Amino acid sequence: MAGVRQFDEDTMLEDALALFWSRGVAATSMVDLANATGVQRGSLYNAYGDREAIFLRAYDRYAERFLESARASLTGDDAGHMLRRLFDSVIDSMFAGETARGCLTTRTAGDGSLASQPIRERIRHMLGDFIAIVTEALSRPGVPEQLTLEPAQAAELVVTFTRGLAVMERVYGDRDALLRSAGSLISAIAPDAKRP
Amino acid sequence: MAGVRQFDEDTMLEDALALFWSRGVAATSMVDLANATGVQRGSLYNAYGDREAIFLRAYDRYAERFLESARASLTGDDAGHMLRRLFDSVIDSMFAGETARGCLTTRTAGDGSLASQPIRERIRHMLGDFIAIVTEALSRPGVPEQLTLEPAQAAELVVTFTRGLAVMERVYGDRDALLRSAGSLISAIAPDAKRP
DNA sequence: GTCATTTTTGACATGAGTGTCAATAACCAT
DNA sequence: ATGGTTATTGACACTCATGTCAAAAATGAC
Repeated sequence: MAGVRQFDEDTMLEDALALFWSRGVAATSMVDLANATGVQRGSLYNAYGDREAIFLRAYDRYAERFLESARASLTGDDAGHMLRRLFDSVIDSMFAGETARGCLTTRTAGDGSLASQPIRERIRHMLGDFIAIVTEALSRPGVPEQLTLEPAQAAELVVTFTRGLAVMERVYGDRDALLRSAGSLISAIAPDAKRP
Repeated sequence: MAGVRQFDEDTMLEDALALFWSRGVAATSMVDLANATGVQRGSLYNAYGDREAIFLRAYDRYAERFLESARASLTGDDAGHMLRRLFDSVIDSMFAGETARGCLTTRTAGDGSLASQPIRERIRHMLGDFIAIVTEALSRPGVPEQLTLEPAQAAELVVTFTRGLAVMERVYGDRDALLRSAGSLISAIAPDAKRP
């Protein structure tokens, strides 16, 4: 095994993720990636084949963190608290970067990138996991009684709604408005939740 | 006024709208537009200046129809019926074409096209109108009592949720799933609505 | 130390899209 | 019908991005 990779794959993927996230997949070229990561275009082609392969690896990191942070916010057995923490975390993630970056999943879905089967698969997989995580949390003993919907339906509603929030973030970029909307949804599905 | 336009602006914009809607703005080039409309590229540049100008005109038609159809579905004073008809109409619109085209507003928002100020303006305007229309309907005498939220909050929730549905359409293309999700939202905000 | 292997690098060929322009054609008003 | 105005058309120049390749450089294995 000679001729060793000169760049650190980890930092390169981290830079790539940051770029994809802030610019959108479709608008990010190999030249952009080369500039942002400091790795030559040719090296990227040699190592990964094409842009999509790089994106998929970057997206895997994104999805893993996103889901992990969702899981982390869904502790306990108080529906209102769980949902509030979940939405806070999702909305925080949209505004975390230097420039508001929104939700990478939603951006990619609206991007035209779904034309690629592998990308579509990843996104479906990630959303499926997301729904499963929320469903599990809302199914815990004592929680369904706090809800106006069955846990599975509520979870699908919540996840679909987060997609809507992501779109609204793109259009208005107004964090407080998103928090208010999320609050409305929480009141509607967990009516006894204490207001924040 | 001599040298008269050889193409019919109305049919040309109609064709352009169909193309933008089915392919997405960002993925539609002037060459595509020329092919789809039968109008030469040069003529389009001469008549409109650039692609964005054509899009804005096509989008105006789209928005007008979308809002008109929303208005039409929000008659009466039964919250459940109104919302069900509204969501049916929104979802129908996504699946109306030969190929499912989703929601042009949401696609454009996820497209990178928001970088253009005029496009962003139009989309904000259209969503603002949409929220206003729903708010008016939910504020009619007798309706607020049927809701678990204030009319304005419910309207914002509904509109944000339609954006989420549009994203889910892109990802899964499953019409029935969208209808089910919409049903869940309706039960959560208008609990006494009869099930369909 | 030499070899074999792999990466790096810069260059090249290609294709797609944009925007402009001059020449040509069409047409209305007078 | 003639002139002035506007639209059409095809060509051109330019930019940007992709993907490939051969030469050069680097390094672990022997």
